[in-house]
Amino acid sequence: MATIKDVAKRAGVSPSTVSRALSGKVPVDKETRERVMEAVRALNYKPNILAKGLKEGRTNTVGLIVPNICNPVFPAVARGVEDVAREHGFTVILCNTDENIEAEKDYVEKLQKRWVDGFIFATAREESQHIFELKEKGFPVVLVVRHMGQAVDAVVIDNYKSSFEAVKYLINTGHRRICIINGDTSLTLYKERFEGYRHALQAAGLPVVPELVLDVAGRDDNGYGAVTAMLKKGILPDAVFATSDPRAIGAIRAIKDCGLSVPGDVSVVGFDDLDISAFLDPPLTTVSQPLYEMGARAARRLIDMINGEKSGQPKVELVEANLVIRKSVKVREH
Amino acid sequence: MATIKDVAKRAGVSPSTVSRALSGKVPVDKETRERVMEAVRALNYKPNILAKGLKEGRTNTVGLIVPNICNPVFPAVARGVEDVAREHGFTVILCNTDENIEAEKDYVEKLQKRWVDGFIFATAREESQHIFELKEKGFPVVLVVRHMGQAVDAVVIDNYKSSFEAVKYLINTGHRRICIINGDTSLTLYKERFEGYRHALQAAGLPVVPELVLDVAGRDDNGYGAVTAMLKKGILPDAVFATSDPRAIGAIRAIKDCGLSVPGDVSVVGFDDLDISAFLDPPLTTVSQPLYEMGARAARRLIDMINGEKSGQPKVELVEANLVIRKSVKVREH
DNA sequence: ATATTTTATGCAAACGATTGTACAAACCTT
DNA sequence: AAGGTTTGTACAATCGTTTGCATAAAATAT
Repeated sequence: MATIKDVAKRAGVSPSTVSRALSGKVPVDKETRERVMEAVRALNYKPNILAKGLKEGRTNTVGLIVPNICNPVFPAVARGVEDVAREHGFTVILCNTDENIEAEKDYVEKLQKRWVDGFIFATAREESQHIFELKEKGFPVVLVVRHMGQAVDAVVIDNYKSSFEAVKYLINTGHRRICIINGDTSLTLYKERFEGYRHALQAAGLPVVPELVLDVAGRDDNGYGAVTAMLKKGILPDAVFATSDPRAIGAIRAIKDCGLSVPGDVSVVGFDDLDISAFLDPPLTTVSQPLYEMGARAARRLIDMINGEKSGQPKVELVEANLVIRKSVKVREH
Repeated sequence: MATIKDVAKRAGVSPSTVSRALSGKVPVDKETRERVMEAVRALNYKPNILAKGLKEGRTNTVGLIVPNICNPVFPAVARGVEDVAREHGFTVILCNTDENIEAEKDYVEKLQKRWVDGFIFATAREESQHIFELKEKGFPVVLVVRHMGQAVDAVVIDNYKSSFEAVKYLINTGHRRICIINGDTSLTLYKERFEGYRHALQAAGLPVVPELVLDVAGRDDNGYGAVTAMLKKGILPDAVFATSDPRAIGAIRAIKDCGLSVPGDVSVVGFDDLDISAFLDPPLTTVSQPLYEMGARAARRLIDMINGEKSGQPKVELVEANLVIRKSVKVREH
């Protein structure tokens, strides 16, 4: 691999001249510059980013930490992050923690010192102390999808409101026994979605029935088992509000396997609007999160921070989520 | 951020002693080592990987290049790569090209010089000249999922055979008019899957009917449009062999939207076995690729190469894929 | 023509680690 | 007790860049 010295020798100048000719920050004689460029081409020279980063204290690289790469939500966000980063000349390192906080700390530690200029976390939890510390240390950090209070910059949807609207829609279409399949309640996001559910019921004068509240914790558990168990016990909801599309898929499968129809016997509403959700049977009515857009915004925020934009107060940015109505909900008369 | 000098000062030794105490390759007085460790802890010292890489000419980082992060095949592979890499102390940088060869070259260029110690490509095409050049240059390179001839190491399934078996299964279950939804035929993988289809038909004395051969090229096109168009023209197959699960999902939706049933009127076989495929309606009969395993193997191969294992001839490794039979195929009598 | 400013370039130090060489102190040997 | 080992440490060079400072050459001003 050619180094700056090789280029210098070939062009008959010093390394510093080559450096300046390439950076363009300092005037260099036109003819000299051409000789340098010619040598660069001839030797296929590529500046060593390591050395450059070492000197400049900056690598134009950001880390994106996701909890589960196999959940399509995160690839969609990642695409948004990547596109914006590329536009600004940044490279993104995608790290998958599999919800394992130790793995996460490990990644952060590795990437921390000079490797990356900032982080985007899609893994935040209330107790993510290390993220908080990173921020305290002055490291640019932005959260996406999941957030932690108001202390750290974030780009998220209004989970409470979206959930409230979705359940309200079920109520307005005549549903009375609405089951919720909730995710890991130690995540703010699921707490909020549950609150939305609870308040929507409450606002309609409907009770929260414990046997219709299903908690699904495991990383790749889509709730198929929980719904099946409920149905086998003879507990029959008229609708299921799934707090993610994979869980909606699990629920639909479970309902059908019990010989019931969707939405004939039980309506289902999901949350995410994955690429495939429109192609399910029935096409899924679901809360659409603008995942790409969220990733893109998070990236823009992070890059601004890295470029030293005076951030002032951290700000959690709410983006709009909409209920997209397809065919998994049936209007019921009473 | 604390540097090795700060640690040295605090421990009252020289930087070199700190380095040696940490690496453990050279004996250091026990008491000195303890003082060093104590200082390391106190200052929360983390060696600067940039500087280390600069010196050692190695970063313990590998690049994983995927064509479309939103296709669940690649996250599954990525997980395998990541787990093995972590085990060996490597970090993986995941880059998504969105099938854009320019973006890919860009990534490679950026990561090339000293950034990464090797590459895993899931993007290979016959004409991927840059991958070939990288290999020629002595850069460790392994391909996965997609390969290019015998010239570069790869971990793939036997696409021809798997496809042949899947179509043979359809024939054995009484299907005669088998439609294929094929992917981008400039990819070896899809050429092979098509050949498997063709030969299976041929072996059974069945003709290849052009109107039953659907090509779907676009990145996020799941074939819904193509199948709908075919059906609307009154062309009715008794089975669809989709060369990927997303395409199977598109096909099922299209068939149902035309008022037909799966598998009642038309059977469907997919290819991939994604996490959700078992939960579709009907649960999808599909060729199961051991994606995680493929990623893991590719990573192991790459790391061996990086560690200077004499590789000799490049080897393309075939892993087993099996048809998993669920409920999207109906046995037909004639 | 000489003095002054401008422009272009080279030299050398720095970034933060690793490592070969050298040397001092402590231990053995006889 | 003197010579030979062993052991532990420090010094300095090195990796490939960038950049402040110095300087030579060219351009401008007087």
